[in-house]
Amino acid sequence: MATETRGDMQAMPVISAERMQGRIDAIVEAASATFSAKGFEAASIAEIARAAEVSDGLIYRYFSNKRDLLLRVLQVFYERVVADLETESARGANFRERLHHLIRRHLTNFVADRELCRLFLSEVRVAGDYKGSDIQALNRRYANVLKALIEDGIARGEVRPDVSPRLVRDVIFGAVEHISWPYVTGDGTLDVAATADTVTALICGGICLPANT
Amino acid sequence: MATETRGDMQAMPVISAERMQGRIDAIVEAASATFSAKGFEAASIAEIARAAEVSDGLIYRYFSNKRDLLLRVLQVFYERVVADLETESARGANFRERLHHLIRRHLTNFVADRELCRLFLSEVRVAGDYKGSDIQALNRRYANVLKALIEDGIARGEVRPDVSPRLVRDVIFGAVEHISWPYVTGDGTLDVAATADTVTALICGGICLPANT
Amino acid sequence: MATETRGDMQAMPVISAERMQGRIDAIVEAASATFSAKGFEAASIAEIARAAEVSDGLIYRYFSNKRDLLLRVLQVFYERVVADLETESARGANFRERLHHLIRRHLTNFVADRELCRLFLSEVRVAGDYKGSDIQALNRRYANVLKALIEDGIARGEVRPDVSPRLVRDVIFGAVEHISWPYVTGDGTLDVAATADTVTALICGGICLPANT
Amino acid sequence: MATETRGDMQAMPVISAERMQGRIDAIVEAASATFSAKGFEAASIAEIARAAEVSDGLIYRYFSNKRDLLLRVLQVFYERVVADLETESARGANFRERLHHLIRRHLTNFVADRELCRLFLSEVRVAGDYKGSDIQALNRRYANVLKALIEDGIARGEVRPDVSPRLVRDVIFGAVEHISWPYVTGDGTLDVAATADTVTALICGGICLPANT
DNA sequence: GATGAATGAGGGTTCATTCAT
DNA sequence: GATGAATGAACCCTCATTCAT
Repeated sequence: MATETRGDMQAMPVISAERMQGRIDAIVEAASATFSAKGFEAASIAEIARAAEVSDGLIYRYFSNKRDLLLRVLQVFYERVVADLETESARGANFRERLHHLIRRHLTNFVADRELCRLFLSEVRVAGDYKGSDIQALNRRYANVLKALIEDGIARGEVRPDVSPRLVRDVIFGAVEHISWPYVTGDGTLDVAATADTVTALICGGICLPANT
Repeated sequence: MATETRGDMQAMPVISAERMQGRIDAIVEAASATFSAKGFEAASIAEIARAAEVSDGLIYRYFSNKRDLLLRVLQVFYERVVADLETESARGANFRERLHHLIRRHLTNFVADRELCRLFLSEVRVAGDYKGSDIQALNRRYANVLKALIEDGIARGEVRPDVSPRLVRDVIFGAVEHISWPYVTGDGTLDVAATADTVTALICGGICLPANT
Repeated sequence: MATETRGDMQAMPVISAERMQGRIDAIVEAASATFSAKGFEAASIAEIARAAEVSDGLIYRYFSNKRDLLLRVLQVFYERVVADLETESARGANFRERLHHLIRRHLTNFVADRELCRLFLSEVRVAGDYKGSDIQALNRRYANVLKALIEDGIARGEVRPDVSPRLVRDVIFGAVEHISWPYVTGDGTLDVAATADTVTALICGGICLPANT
Repeated sequence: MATETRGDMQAMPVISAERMQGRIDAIVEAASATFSAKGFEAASIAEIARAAEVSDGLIYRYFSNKRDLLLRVLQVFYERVVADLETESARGANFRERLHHLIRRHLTNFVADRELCRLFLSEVRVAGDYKGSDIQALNRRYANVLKALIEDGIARGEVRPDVSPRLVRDVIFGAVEHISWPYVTGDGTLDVAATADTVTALICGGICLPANT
């Protein structure tokens, strides 16, 4: 609407490239907000288009269908989160510290983007088209950071050699999701620090007293 | 409009209670099968009515809407499963055995009714109307069995007194769900015995070698 | 709209059967008029529903889709026309009279239902779903009346034994369609009697003078 | 909006006439192929533009709309065919030979360009915008070749003076179309020589044995 | 002259729910 | 009590056409 002419910059032949990206971003952002607020089914393309100040049809130039738009929204989110985790994963003096750091980071993601997390958990991971999707690939990359950490812990002699990294990964992610779910859903709060501490402790040391191990 | 009184109005035996219950059961069963097979959205009332050999309209005499029908389907399922768990929970000589037994039982439920589990996880627990529903109450009862077990473990001196029963509950349920999800979704198999063993071991003893605990 | 209660008749269990047929007829009639007036593409289901004083959705209870509705409109028409032709085909003292009668009848159909004829010629026979349709079967039955007439003419020694009935059938129907098309399209008039005479004469005697045959 | 005058405006060689014609030809050719392959509705401007290696917008510089493009495609085709027929029409020693030649030629056109013939018969001649179009004028020219032949036959005393050239024209074209339609639609084959023989014989001599003429 | 991004109207179809019979 | 015919709102997606660049 506001037809503001950019007078700066040399006249690149691709003025539209920026504009185009701007449109795409606007659509993704609008979709992100709308899907988050109303869920996938309840959100309409028309609504998203209006929010992005774009025509309905334009959405279909950049996204092949409504579902694809949802997936792309989450892909953008997931890419950011995965990159973060992969960068940060090596921090900590020993296994336990690194594990603690990773769990904390994971919890932080839930707090920072709870709407998108809910969207992912309730509309995508649960759906039939998740298997084989790009999102699943990202999810696997995300999970592999933890798996690698555990393997490294085993190699360093800090983790029992008989534990299955895959199992531990499932336990941790499952646990964190379960713990965070009420918060993600809009109920209560999530104490990241305390949760990270207790989960780390449980994973590392178990719950039984020595005699019962 | 036609204010003609039908003379053929017999004493109205009013359908027998059993027959009525039979209809309800048939509807719930048909809905269970249809929702399981096609998911909530894709299943239509007409389809369920046909499967139950009942008219579309009759469903609305017993269930207030399609969503309510789904909830009731899962309620019936959950009631059975909760009763089982509550009955079985006390078995085992000590905490660890009882925990193992409970985890195993939990996993068995996923294997025995994976379609209904998927339905619950992907269509109900994730939805907005879950909070405050009867299903959630059942879920809580189910979860409390585990919480009680842990509290008992603490009381008996088998479990560290500082662990949060709520946390452990979340970790275990989250873990089992995460581990079972691929199977529930139709991929691969689930080795109940082995999974119960490893999860129990992890929860009880943690993953770190003594020096790193 | 007018909720008129039929007080007459014994309370048949199927009062709705008439009503239902009435609805179907109304839809077919409305569709017939709308398709004729605007063509298949340009006619909308909403428009037809309005004309039939019926909801959009009801059309889909009786017809599986818009195309099916068009086909059924023409089927009803064609069934009537075929029945007529089959009944009437035997009239006439000899082959030539019978042929003349049939051609005349055929032309009469174009005059009596030119809108439906145009619909058939321009929207159905020309389309990809015509082959193998019920309409095509009716068309064949219609055409076979003529073919049978010619075969009979051959058997009676009135028609040259070497002519292909199929060819003659194509020539006659093709000719009549071509001749009638401008009229069907809304241009000019069609002199049934004169056309029947000249076409019959041409088919029977050819156009060349004896020396050039 | 940006009222900045571009200084790089060279003398504008204005695209050369040949290049322009090349573009037009490419578009017509691409449209011809696409319309033939998928029909008018199913073919999209974008698709045609891609096939012609031209932008969508450019098509609208040379053709006022999609329909116009279709008409021009068929016009190009028809012009070629008409020219052929007009050139060839005089061949043959007598009326019958010339008629035979013309019918054969007409049939040959169906065989040589059946896709375009189908396009013409199913998408153009049948449509509302046919009347008064350039295509119709070409069609008339095409038809007049036959009409003229018949008039000449009458003048030479080879054709009965009482036959209507217009009628004969309709009969022949209608017949050939009807006979060719299955082939044009993709079913079966068309034996040009045999068909030309039998149609010519029928038109010249009729089908009845002498006594019944 | 050429591009292709942007528009936006348009319509077939589904299906939960109701209510006259 | 039971039926199932009827409703009608709601929405994704396509694509001819335009016009700023």
